[in-house]
Amino acid sequence: MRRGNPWICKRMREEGMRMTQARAIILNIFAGNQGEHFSAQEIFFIAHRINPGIGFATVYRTLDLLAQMGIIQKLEFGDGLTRYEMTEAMENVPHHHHLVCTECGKVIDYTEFTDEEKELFAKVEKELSEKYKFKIKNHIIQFCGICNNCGERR
Amino acid sequence: MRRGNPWICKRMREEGMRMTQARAIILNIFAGNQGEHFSAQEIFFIAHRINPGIGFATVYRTLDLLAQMGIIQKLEFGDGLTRYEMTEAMENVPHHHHLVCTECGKVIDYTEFTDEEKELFAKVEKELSEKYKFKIKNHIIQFCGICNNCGERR
DNA sequence: TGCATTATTGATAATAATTATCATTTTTAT
DNA sequence: ATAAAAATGATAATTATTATCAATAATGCA
Repeated sequence: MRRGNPWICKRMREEGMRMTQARAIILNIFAGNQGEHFSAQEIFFIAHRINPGIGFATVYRTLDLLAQMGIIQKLEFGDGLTRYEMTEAMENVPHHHHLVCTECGKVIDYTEFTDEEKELFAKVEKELSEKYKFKIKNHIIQFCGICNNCGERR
Repeated sequence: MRRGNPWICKRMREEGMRMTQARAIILNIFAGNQGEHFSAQEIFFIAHRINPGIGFATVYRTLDLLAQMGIIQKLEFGDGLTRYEMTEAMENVPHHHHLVCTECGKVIDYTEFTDEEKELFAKVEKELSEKYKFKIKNHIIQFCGICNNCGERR
């Protein structure tokens, strides 16, 4: 049976890995909810509704795997949960960053100003990778502060 | 007894908090090692050498407190440990960002190109805080990739 | 299509970082 | 010096993540 994005299937095949039901389901969750950042728990519950056989360990393993492959990206907003979202390397994922409220944990995605950012970061990435012999795969940009709601509650 | 940075003492006093021995020791560790990012464990061991009475819970509590006050900043590099470093709001802390190896966890600080970054980010922060009514306190910028060592080992 | 090989899975136990509890100790203002 | 309240340390509790291992499912090939 062939499932999910053929490009990803191919890449897995090439490295001796298999495109399994669990992996396809988890990939679909990300593909169908671009711009959302899921914790392992959230992925588990959604996946579990689709196929109740899926276990927690598989979710963690799959998230690790997809992150290693550069398909999803690890994010940490400071609330103790690791979250994941599709990388910009994937189709249809717009360049965006995050605004994180350090009080309530709320996360806002923003896409403004990113053309300028994009240019600057492309330049910085190039120079840094040369200077430090570092192969840069992605970047994380977060603005931390207090959101509207939390700010008013004082 | 008066201890540590007078400005910080004052701020604590104003909010009904006290400048204690433990807090002064932990503050000194950060002040004396700018640009380093410490995990709670590391802070515990260093503080413990200075005053073996200090307990783990106090370290966690103090780190939380200093982060709330904007004196230190929480960082997560994806290895499961939360780390902290002095914020740029503090004296003598240069503007810098991080290069994180997703393979071995190595972190390189860099300070290049940050003048341009600084300008752009000042602008972005201003616009974002207006648009989203968000009071921005700091930002986190990380480039993730594979370091020299890990890249060669294949 | 059926079969053998082997990656993957699910259930569960183990690990490890962080948080909560509470009696005791320190700090501070008076 | 003392009373009031904040902070501490020891430890238990919580919780996210990782490791283990027998059972299962995916793949390549006949």
